[in-house]
Amino acid sequence: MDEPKYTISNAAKLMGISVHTLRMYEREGLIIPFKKSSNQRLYSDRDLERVKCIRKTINDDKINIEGIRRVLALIPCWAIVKCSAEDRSHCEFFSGYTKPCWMINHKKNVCKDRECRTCEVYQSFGSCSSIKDKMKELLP
Amino acid sequence: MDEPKYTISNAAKLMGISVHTLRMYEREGLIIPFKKSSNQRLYSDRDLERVKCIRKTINDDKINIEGIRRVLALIPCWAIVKCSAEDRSHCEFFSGYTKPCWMINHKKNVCKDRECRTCEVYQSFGSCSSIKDKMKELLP
DNA sequence: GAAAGTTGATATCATTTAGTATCAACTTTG
DNA sequence: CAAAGTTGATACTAAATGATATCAACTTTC
Repeated sequence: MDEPKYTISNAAKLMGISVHTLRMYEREGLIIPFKKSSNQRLYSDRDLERVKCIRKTINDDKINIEGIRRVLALIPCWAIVKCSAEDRSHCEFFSGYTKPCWMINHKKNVCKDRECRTCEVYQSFGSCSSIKDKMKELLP
Repeated sequence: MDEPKYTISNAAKLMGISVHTLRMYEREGLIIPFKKSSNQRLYSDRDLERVKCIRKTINDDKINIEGIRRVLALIPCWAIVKCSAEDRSHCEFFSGYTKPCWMINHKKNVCKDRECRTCEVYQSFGSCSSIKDKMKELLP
């Protein structure tokens, strides 16, 4: 499931989209593929699941990319990774609301040792209702 | 601030937009103006503040209307109005994720006596970072 | 009671946006 | 080492989206 096994052209073929589209989703911060040391992208089955979710949100639900990014920026990562008050006060994400946390430089907090690609926060958007489900889980 | 005092044409003039645009925002579920018994709309200063926020989100942040609605659908109303497990299990909003709670029929729960227009949930979107601020308030 | 304004609807328009095609330089693969 | 594939960039296109204009029926206002 998490094994990075598809090259970008294979992934694109499997999803029925162009290679460029996959790179665009990445540039827009919607997906983080695995990268080999040579910078070549590789996609796992979970990645493809995520792409499917992105496509559904764009094509069926008619939400544009900026909109998706804004939704992702609402994921309460601070409550998920349980970062300290100290961390929060230095975190650009905690105060901002336009970009998801993984698009932001976070070297000096609890996230510095985490890989965003495998982080629970990033993966909250694996399937399409999952962000709200995550919130239900976190809130009383 | 909350007094409904502007007719739709006055409100439109104050915001520099057309009357139709205000009605569109309403149809799309982004705003709930006061309505006289004759069905005529009236806008308060707080309403205009909200319209300003909507316009900024559409024109500057480039998020489309569906996107805004999806963001609004993430407001964790259940934690704000503290509705019961019973209420939640019957609430179409609690399980859905495409429409804000005030676009949904809620006659048989704690919201039946509330007016959405003045509800804290609806007003979480008064200014533009306020939804995330609300979440910080609710989460540990 | 007449003029001005409002409502909801439809048709239309200008702009934006997601996505494709094409390109040269670089990397992988067999 | 040569063919196939990848990377990042730019130019372009078809479709969708926010917004305006126009309409007849109805209300408000003076």
